Amino acid sequence: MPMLNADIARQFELAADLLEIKGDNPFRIRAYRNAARIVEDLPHELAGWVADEKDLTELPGIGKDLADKISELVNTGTSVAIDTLRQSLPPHITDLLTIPGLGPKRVKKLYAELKITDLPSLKQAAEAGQIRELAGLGEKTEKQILSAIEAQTDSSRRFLRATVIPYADALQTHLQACARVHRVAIAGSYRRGRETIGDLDFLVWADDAAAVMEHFLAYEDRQDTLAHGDTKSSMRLKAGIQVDLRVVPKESFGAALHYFTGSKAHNIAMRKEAQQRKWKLNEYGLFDGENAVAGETEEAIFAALEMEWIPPELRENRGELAAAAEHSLPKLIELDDIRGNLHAHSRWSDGKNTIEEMARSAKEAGYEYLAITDHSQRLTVANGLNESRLREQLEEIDAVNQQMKGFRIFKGIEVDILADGSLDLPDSILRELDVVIVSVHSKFNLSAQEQTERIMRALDHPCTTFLAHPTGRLLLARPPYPVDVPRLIAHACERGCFLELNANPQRLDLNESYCQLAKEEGVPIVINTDAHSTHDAVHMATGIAQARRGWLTKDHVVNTRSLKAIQKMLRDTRLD
DNA sequence: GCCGTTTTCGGCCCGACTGTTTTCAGTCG
Repeated sequence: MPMLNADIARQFELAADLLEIKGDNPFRIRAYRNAARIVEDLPHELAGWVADEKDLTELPGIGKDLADKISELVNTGTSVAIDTLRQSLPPHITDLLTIPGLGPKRVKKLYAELKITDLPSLKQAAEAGQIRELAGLGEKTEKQILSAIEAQTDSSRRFLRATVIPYADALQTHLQACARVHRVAIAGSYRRGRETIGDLDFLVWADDAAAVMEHFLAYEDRQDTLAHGDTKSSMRLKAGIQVDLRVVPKESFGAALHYFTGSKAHNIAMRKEAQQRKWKLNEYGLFDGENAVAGETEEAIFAALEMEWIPPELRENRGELAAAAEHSLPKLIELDDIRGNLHAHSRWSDGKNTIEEMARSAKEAGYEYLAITDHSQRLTVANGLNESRLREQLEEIDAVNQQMKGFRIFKGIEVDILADGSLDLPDSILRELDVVIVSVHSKFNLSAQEQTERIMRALDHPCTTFLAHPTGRLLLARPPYPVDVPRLIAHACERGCFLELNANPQRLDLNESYCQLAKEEGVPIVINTDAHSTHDAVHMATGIAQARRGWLTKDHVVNTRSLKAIQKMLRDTRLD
């Protein structure tokens, strides 16, 4: 099993946790955590870089030491230094850090004084009332630890962005109903458009913070209160989602919005920018000594630092500060740029609506075209189409097209890629279609090389238009199958076909790093809902958020084109 | 452990809340 970036990142996180418990230099610990994040985000596998003897220290945050550790991990599967560190402490001690309220100092104390080495021994000690006896800890902390252990699966939970949206909307309405509230914003990873959300961060501009807190905590869907201070409160909703609220005065609203939108890495980089000017940036504003330079709006803060306003989706410290300083940020794609959808299902396979219903719904949404792309015969569980049923379907599409003015239904198929990379329908019928989507729905357990070559063969088929959901992942449920996506991107570029960004909230496949790589390599992306009913049209917004995080502009996205332009693009993907 | 228009040393983001130790450390974001 090769060492993946995710494995390297996990090793660095582990090293950081262990060093923290040992009380090591906090900046050294931060360097490990920073490196873990950098490595995790890379679109290229570092194992390949090591094999090619590329200079790893060119990566930001990776110096000689960490570069050597990466090479060692890739070449030997292990790092002597990290292993030594691991052996100096009990094997499961870092599990204790997952308990809210337990940080490195307390874990160290629990281990030193009570020989607590893992979650079971922590639970035992808490139940025996031993923890309250320690200096600096008390009865309340002990109870908090016990309830956290019991709720552990819940507290570490993340939610799909799409799952959280209705809860966020409802709570926003609740806050706006408070007479003391002047303005409400949702910040955090939600505003950055991340695919999953850990908690919701609400920000309110109001003069009477206490009244707003009271109103906030009186919310009917509140399960329990986690914190309640002068300007900050925190609760858990019955749905399990944690919500934090911060109340700030008008003059700090922009600074607070920026601060609580994050990400952490972006904030640190921004504060450094401020520091270089001998200024200070915090959630109250941008300050020159005692004097506020900016704070009421985000725009003013960026402007004071001689930067363009950075869209929240880009705030991950992946080059956006430099681009903003050069005024070269991309003009990110917007939902209104989308003019059609090239991946949708009907009742002919596993969809819920007829072709006409799907088409009328798309037209009402302002689209100019829709591709009906039902499953192919191999996918029997989805009632996949064989050649003769597909021919019948094409007649129905012709009929509906004749009735609909100013709208075009494209004839398509989502054809299964078979084990050997060939397609699940004969060429004779594929040649009659406008859109041929190739998809993996089986054989997820091939090696990365086998899977990659299988898919590349499917891309080589002369009728292929694009590859759907390229990695097959289901967020929070199923990891991607092993596949070399950069190689697929390079191959799609050579072949002249597209890759899909599947907008289904559980897929969002391609991820943002691969979107960015596809953009750099010049491979067009098509953002599709993969709708199985008319209700799924809303998913386009989730896909757009992901595309924006991948730095995509209107030009990189196929289905921002007019009907006429896209017809040419579809023809150009054909090799026959 | 990283980094450099303060460049090979000496910095490294900053503030709120909680519980408990009555003046603050630890945790969190």
